[in-house]
Amino acid sequence: MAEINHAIKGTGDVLPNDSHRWQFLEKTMLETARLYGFREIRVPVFEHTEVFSRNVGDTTDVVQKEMYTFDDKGGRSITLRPELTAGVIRSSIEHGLIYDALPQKVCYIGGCYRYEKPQAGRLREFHQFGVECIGAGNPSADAEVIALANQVLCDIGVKDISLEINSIGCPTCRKEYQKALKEYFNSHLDELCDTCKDRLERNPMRILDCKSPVCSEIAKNAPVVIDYLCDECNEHFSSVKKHLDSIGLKYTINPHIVRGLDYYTRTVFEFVSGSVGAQSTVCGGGRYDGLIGQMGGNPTPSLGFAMGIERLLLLLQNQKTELPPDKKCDIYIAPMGENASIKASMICAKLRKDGFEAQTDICGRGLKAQMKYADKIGASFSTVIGDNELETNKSVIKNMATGDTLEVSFDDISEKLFSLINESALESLTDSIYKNG
RNA sequence: GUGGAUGUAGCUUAGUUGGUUAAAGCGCCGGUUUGUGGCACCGGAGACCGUGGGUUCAAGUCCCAUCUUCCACCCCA
Repeated sequence: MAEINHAIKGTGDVLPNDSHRWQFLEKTMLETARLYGFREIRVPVFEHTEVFSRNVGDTTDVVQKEMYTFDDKGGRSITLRPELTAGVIRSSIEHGLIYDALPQKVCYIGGCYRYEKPQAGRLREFHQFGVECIGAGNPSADAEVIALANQVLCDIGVKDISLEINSIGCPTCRKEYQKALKEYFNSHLDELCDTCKDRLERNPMRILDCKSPVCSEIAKNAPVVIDYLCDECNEHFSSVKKHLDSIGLKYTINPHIVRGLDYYTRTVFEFVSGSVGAQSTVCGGGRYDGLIGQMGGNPTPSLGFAMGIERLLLLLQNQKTELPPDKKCDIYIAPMGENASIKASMICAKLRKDGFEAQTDICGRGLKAQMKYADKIGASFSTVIGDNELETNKSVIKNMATGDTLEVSFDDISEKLFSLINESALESLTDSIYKNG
């Protein structure tokens, strides 16, 4: 396949037969978020590189190896957003949202870009839905955001996911903890795998979720963050749990959930599933009370989450969850001859104005071929226009599923089609009720 | 970045120890009285066999490189 006919590695197309699945997810996400008061924010796909690099810090691979960074024609260093939080916060500071009535509740859907090696549930261009709740430091905010994530996942039909939460404390208690953690792993240095020996300096908390059996055995007895929380953080965490309990949201405490970045504080959470291969996290979120101050805004407690749309679609597919089917063509109009074709265009125009999906021949095909086409596109109804119809101003509408026909005048075709569609919808509804008892 | 698997019409695949014009099913287009789709039958279009080298009289088939896709590791904001 020539390069020009091939999408870039790690990117994909959403084809016409699939786009309704995306639309269903997006619509559900935005509507559910709205129930909690979150309104959509749209921010650029690229930002000054510093928007991302300053927050991440340049210690990890992340900045050097995994960002799409380039110089634009004006010599500015530009980066395609690897996630949306940084851009949303930049925008919130720039436009003074953080100095307006708090909390500011915003949500977003958009493409993100990471230069990674693709595998199951991991692409170079992928899409995230997420929310940021800016200016709410109370534990009830944590519970509300987690509840929203849970409801979104339920509303789109995801099954068998579990919520895991943890608290990673504030910078002060985390310092104590990391010290204890390093000491512990240092005492087992010889037993650790090579990558974990590396991690000990760079990112000791990551040893906790190493997949090597030896390391995870050692990690079992490692010090736990929660034991090192200061009084305030401890209180915050128990209040979050209380709130979750009160709304009946089940969770498990997973002391191994960690975040690499310094601005994260207190609550972190993930929704995980076993149905997407090695990339089991379907939604990740947490509190980042340090971020806005770090970016130059007035320090403002905030939290949010993000979920990967491709990963969710993969999960739904693996779970064989049926999403609402795509809407089909309402009526196909098959003209025979030039005059009929003009009449068909006029009727289509009228029907479309009245809100119906109406299609007619634009390939100059014969009647038989047109009927086949109407069948292929799943048209609910069809009608033929020839010389007779032009003369009488009437035609026969055919129900493609049942074969039933009904003669209608072109003058009130919209009204007739409307009642025909409702009738057949009602029939299939009673059918399915009958079938399902 | 590391490792394993992979690549033949739009899709799913067949193709013998290297041997002539690379095959099938599905899909697509058309036809089987120019007034009716699904079924059946007939016909047609569509592949530089991922790409570039090499071995050979001869490569879809063997060798090397490279890329893609898939899966796992690293990483995961």
